[in-house]
Amino acid sequence: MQNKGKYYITTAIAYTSGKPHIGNNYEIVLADSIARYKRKDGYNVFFQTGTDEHGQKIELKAAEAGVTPKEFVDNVAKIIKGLCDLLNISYDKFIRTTDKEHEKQVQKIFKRLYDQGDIYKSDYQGLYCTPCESFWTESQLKDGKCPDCGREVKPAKEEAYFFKMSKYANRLIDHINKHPEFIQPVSRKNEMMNNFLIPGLQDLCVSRTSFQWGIPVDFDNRHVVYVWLDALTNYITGIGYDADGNSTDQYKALWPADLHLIGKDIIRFHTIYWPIFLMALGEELPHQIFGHPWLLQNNDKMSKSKGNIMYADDLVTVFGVDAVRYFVLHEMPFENDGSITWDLMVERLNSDLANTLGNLVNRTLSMSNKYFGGIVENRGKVEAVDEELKAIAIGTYDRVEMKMQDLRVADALTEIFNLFKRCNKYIDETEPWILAKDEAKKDRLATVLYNLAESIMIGASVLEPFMPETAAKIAAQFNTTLRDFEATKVFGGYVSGTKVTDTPEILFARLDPKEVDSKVVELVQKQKDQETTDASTDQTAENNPQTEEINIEPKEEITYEEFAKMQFQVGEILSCEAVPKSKKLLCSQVKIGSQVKQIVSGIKAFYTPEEMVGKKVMVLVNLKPAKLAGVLSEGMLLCAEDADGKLALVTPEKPMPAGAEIC
RNA sequence: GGCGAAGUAGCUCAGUUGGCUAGAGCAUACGGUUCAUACCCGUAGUGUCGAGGGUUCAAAUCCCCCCUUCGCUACCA
Repeated sequence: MQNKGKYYITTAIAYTSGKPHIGNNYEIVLADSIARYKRKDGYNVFFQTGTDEHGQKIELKAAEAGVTPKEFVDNVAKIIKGLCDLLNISYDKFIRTTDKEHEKQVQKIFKRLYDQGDIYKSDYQGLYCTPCESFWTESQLKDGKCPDCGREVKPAKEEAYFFKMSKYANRLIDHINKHPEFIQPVSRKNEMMNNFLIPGLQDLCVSRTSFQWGIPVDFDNRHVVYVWLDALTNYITGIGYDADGNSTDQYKALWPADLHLIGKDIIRFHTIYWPIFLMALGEELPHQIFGHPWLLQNNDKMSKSKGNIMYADDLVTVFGVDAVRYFVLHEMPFENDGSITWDLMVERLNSDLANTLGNLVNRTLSMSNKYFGGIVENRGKVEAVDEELKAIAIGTYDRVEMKMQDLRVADALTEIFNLFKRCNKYIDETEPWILAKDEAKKDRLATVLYNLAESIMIGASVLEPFMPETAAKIAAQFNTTLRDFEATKVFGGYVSGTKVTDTPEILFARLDPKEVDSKVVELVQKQKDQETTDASTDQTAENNPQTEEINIEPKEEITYEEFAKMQFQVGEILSCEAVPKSKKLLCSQVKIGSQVKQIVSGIKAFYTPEEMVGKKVMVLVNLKPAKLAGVLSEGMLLCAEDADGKLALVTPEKPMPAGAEIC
């Protein structure tokens, strides 16, 4: 086989805060299919995946579980690796960010970037989301909560190191413009350019002092390296990068990566920060970053709180590994999110795997056994009808290759199944059971069955990267081996006279949706049981707001004069309506003494305009008017905010007239 | 609010530079067949191609405006 050169492919590394669900595992199945495909296509493939194991969230989870962070991540990493193996993932390297070599290199990289002036020390102020390890500005919050995970944020300020992003921005813009294939799909490229690069990049915070579970900055021990500089660099440290210039031969051979496969949620980090880190290190940029869509359940993101999580191991238990691989690959379009439910799986598997493929293999084998004692022989009795089948068979690889060049894996699978469908049609056209009744047509019958066996083996050989186990099973039943891609472009590779198995195995049994449903009920129950045991340690703070205290960051002390500048009065809401074209704003007419002020507030999520009317509320009256969403606001309604970002208006404890001063 | 994408058969979507009766898969109905996992093959559909204008001999396809949904982003006193 011709060697087409190296191909270095990576997935994002999985965060070890808990067991990943099928939506997370999707990516690695996709990557595995591409890796296996390229390998089979003659590339020298290196496929790296792994786990991202640092951060405050893990530190907290470990503390809750009463174990050390290392013990905690060891456990989760083992689960994740186990799922990879279960899904038949052919990774060449499974990197962990707690690997000594990785940690050492991250420290060196940090030091080097600091020494060359790309990293500098400053202060970080903002609202911090612990689980996401992200600072947010007030304006980035959604309903007062973390825009990523929807959980509470806390004010925080810390000394931190920053990376000078702006220094490299123009080079990156230039690179992106010159390499249209760099960010895929292209719609993502526009988002990055329009929202970040063109308006101007902000410097990125690259260290933390608020927790210890991270790689220490070796020249400033209070700091640990923040997630992105730690996690992203796995792509180079995993193959032997050395910041002092002593990188391994493997690194020199593999870098730059050919494909970083990631979820669409982390495109920004991979297409902006990561390339800039690499520029700063003087390394080449990866060829391509593909931000794949998500696999959703009923168009809903999977999450524990929604109770709709589907785990890969449960799916494999019910359907088998290749069925799961087939489903996630097939159901995931290129650009839009895919959808998975138990019912959809049953439908897809019955139709494509059991009916089209499994049944095809089964009927072909059983006819060979019935009519020729299992011997498949090409007796050369060709008819015109054979030509179309042959043309489709030997053209399958080329069509698949065209799709794979654009990473359209779902479409590639469809091409392969078109061949299997054509085989079924061919059986109908040639009617072997009728040929069998006429002794004079035995040679034709043998040829028909040979053509089928050959076409199936071509299909199975192209299918191998996507469904390795199934392809191998088919080959075994036809008593042959899978062939390389080049050999699928010629019709006739199957050795004439081969004896196929006389005990055909059902490749995919048809599934009864009802039986699957009852299995699912069992699995969900098991999940729930597990969660209740987890929950005893896990959910103390989040679920008991009434007993919770809230501490906010103390503000600077002010003088009485400063306080006295603020004018608070009781206001009565005369009328209230939603601000058109805004998601969160209500516009109220507020009576304060004899005047009426218009005040806009971000409380639509908690109050309807109707229930606002008539309320007596606390108003900051002398705030400089401002326009919100194009509507003038002449003050501020005061609210209390709980840890979840829920708001409650502050009202006088006894009846008070509109305009009464609050002092 | 800014930028972008999308609204086509019950569902998921194709429809290249405007051109013949608008397509595929799944689901549905009917017919055929029996080698096979009640499977496979064939046939049939239904669609004001989001609404309304315009350009053209001709528009799902180009232009204008509007509505809806989604993504990123900003604002949310």
